Amino acid sequence: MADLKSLSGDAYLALSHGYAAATAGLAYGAARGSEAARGYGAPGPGGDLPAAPAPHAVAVAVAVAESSGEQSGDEDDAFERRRRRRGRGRGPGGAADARRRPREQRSLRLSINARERRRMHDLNDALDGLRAVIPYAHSPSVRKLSKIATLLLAKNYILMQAQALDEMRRLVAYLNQGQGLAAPVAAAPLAPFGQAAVYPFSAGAPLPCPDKCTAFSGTPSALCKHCNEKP
DNA sequence: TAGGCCATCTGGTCCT
DNA sequence: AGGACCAGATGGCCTA
Repeated sequence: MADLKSLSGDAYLALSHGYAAATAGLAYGAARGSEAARGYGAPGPGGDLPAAPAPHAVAVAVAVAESSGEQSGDEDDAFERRRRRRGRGRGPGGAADARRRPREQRSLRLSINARERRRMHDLNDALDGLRAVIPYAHSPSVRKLSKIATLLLAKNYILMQAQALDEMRRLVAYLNQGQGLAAPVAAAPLAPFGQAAVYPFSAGAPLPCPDKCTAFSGTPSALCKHCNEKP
């Protein structure tokens, strides 16, 4: 996890241009090592939602179904037996202490537990919703994004979108400015897109795409497909 | 087998 | 008082 934490800051910011690469397991996978092979990345945006939950998810769903709701009376004991058999969630105090508690307190504890379970399920549902809208491989053969990976990828995606939007705004402003210089008279026809005299993408000697984009915005353009082409 | 990820329980704190 | 939120602890499942 330490490697992940080390990635969670500026390093992820630096990947904003390479979001597609991150989703393809290049950026993220490179830092995570074997995690890439486990399906945190892979084929790019698009694809389908997982058709079936992972086996682990099924097991968990069963466990949840067994333990959901508030138990009382004999159900409490059955619940405790199941819980001990699964060996899950014996925090400080543990089941032994719980058994010594008055029945009333135990009932209260169980209802608090159920509420906490519901809360965590809601949180997981929200995370599933987030996974559904961030572009990464959604297929049964690809393992679901972990919680931390989902959050980091979503953050990265937002940053990339914000950058693209900003770049688009600057492009529009630039085009408007160029139009004003080239056609001060209202009757003057608009120059065809990309042919304005001051438009760097076509003006003067042909520059290689990354250079043109860099001249315009300071960085290679995330909107320009040529900038994202592999050499 | 170790490490990563996860669900659950639990007690504490804060808010309404 | 009751609910929401949080963090620590625990143990199961899975993969390399």
